[in-house]
Amino acid sequence: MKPNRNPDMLRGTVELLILTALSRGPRHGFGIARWLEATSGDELQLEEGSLYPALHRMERRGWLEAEWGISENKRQVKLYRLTARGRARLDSETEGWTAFAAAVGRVLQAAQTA
Amino acid sequence: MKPNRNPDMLRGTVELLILTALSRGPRHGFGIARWLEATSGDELQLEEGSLYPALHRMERRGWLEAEWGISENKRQVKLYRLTARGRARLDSETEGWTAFAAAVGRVLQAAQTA
DNA sequence: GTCCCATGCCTTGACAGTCTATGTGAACCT
DNA sequence: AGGTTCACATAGACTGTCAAGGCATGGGAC
Repeated sequence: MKPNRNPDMLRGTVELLILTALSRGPRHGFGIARWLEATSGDELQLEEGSLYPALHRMERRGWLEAEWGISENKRQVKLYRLTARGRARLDSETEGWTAFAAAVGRVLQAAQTA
Repeated sequence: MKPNRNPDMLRGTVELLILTALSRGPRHGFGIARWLEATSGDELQLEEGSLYPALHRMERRGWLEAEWGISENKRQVKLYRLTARGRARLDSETEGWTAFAAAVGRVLQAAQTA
């Protein structure tokens, strides 16, 4: 498991990533982390000390709802699902990220050509 | 001046942005901020309370060198220039950003198609 | 049967960096 | 003379990441 190159970059993206992970159906905390690692090619690593607090505050804000269940491994898991507000938030966060990434791209580009 | 949509996203990118701003020659603090706003289309806003501490720690780390001078407006300015280590750091930060942005892109993409 | 590991949840304390707000001073315009 | 912009700087509040630890259970090795 390669460590995050720049931990600070996650700051500001964690919630977008979690919302995205839940956009296709409920998952539990560990599952979210696993899925992110897998689909990002081990580039994005969500530590538990960031993951669980994030899930809790997102639930507090009404973006997520939680419910206890049983996993395929017969273990107790807390399943999170997006609320309507969470889905709206996902949209705006996605847009925010896109704009931000584009802006950084413009800056990098400008320095090369100018 | 539109405010930053997500201040936390800057975290982890500030140093890359500053290094980039200096890659084509020396600039002073205010000039860096202005240039970033301009080339990003007002998307990236570096507050002074973030800018100056960042410049100082980057100087401490040997990425930048500073020197007092006079601006076109005849005002005292502190001109920053990249050191060799700073230029190397710019390369690795650029690569780090590219990898990170690509990873986030993969995650967003995966959620849409899957 | 017992040991260990992977799964799965959670919390704590240290730490770092951004923001808002405030302060200073000089040049320029009216 | 007074206000505005440029330009540097710092302090305190706040927030969120990380490393490290704790707890519990299921399954496989032996």
